Amino acid sequence: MNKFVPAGKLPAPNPIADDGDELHFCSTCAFRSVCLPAGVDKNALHELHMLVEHVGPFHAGDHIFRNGERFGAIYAVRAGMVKTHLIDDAGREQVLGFHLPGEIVGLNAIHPAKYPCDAIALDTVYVCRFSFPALTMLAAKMPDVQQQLFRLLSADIGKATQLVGDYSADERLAAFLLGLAERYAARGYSPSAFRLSMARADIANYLRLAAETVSRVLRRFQDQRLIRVDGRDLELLDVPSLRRLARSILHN
Amino acid sequence: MNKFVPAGKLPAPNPIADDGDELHFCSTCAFRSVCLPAGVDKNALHELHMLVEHVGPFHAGDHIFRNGERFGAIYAVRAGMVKTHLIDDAGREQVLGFHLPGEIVGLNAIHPAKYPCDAIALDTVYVCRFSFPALTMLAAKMPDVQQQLFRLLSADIGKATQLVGDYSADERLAAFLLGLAERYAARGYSPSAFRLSMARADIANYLRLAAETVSRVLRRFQDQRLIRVDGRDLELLDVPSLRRLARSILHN
DNA sequence: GCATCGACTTGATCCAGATCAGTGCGGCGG
DNA sequence: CCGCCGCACTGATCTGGATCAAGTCGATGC
Repeated sequence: MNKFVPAGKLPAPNPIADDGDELHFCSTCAFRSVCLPAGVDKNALHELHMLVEHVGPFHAGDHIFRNGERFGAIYAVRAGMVKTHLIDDAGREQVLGFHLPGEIVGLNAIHPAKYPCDAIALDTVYVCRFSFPALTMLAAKMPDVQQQLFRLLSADIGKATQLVGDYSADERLAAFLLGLAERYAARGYSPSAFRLSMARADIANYLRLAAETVSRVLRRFQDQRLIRVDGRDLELLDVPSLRRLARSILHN
Repeated sequence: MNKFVPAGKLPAPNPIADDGDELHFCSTCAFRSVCLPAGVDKNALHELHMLVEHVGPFHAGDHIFRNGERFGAIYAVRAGMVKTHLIDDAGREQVLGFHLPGEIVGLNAIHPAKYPCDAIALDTVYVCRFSFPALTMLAAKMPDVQQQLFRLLSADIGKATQLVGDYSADERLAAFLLGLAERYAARGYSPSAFRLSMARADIANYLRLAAETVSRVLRRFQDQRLIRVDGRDLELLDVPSLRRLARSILHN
């Protein structure tokens, strides 16, 4: 079988958004809709840019923030993939999510006022740091920013709810792959071929399966011509069938 | 064994908060901290009261809102218990949560701009309806209101995350009971004896267990003198042991 | 009082996925 | 080039909780 080249290796969108031009900075970011549309108050936009702090690079295994640290800022991933997880007293890991470029990390820290999990780089990661006190002050002045924050928070509730049901391993994997595809698509990457930057064990943990089960199901999906896997590179071959499998999780 | 009387049947706090006196309206509500503290701008407080609409009574089985309806308001439970759930294409139910007096329902609807689930009264329910557009306008003027909304949203992310792990039936039940106890305590009810207004099947569904498993575990907990159950009335007898069981879910 | 019905309990069996036990393999240092 | 190490894969067995199948109990209506 000949090798295929996942989108990540193609001349895809620049992994680090261009921030030389302020008005186009982070064109794939979760805040783009409050920044980019014409008509946004230029002054306020300037203020949003002022409170952003670029941080990075982080390397695989580095912490962006740690469980228990005082909450002060939310982070937008600019490049790379971030995993959030927590370790319980017994030392067992619990993966909460994977965050792609343009997505926001740390929203679950507002209430407890400290980060309730660790955020860890899975590869080389750059982030934007938004001081939360500054952001709320801006939100009070800019209805669009406030609205966007409410939406982001609300969306995270929905996302956290997604995997709560008791679904089969097939349903979970299918939904996971389609979810990634959709999120890559939303950020301008190829939705049909991408790289799984995380280890099988992380996927398994996130989906509440054993790593062995993830291996077996991916293998079977490949045998059924639903996907092609080569190590951490993945290609979706039969999205309709996957969607049928994931229906009960995704559509609702 | 002699009968015990759960708190719900004692002369507990008035099930419907006194709203004759505007300044003490809903003393157990999630918004109390923005309403009651001295020093809050009286005018703004007045505005908050103006945008609240009291709705009810709903009776067991009534819908407060339905999956797919356009999002327009969030609801604070004033009395009774509300269940949120959704029904997938295959007709399978998925219980998302139970909401006690003082808690907020509907925050997960902001992002999709339509309610992503049904909210159903489990017994006689009264709610406060907060028009969300009005609330956001108020939030832009009142930092405390904005802050409280962010906190409520963030807290919901954390709550949704809680049961995501793969925990044993014992851990889940113990965490569920302690969680209820804590929430009742926070609202001024007895934390050690209360009524489970929902059916066993609802508890089971919420915890991703079979109803039979819930029955068996409750039975075993009773045999182990951790709790006492009599139909839907519940008494916690050995909180430390329950806490030990639930440790991996709750502490984190 | 009795029939009915829904919610709950209890016991017996089954199964999806966990766990255990290796094997394969690619990257890296020496 | 070889040996090591960590990740991924695969096969064999085990098990927690689901499912199936009866009851039991209590409320409601007639």
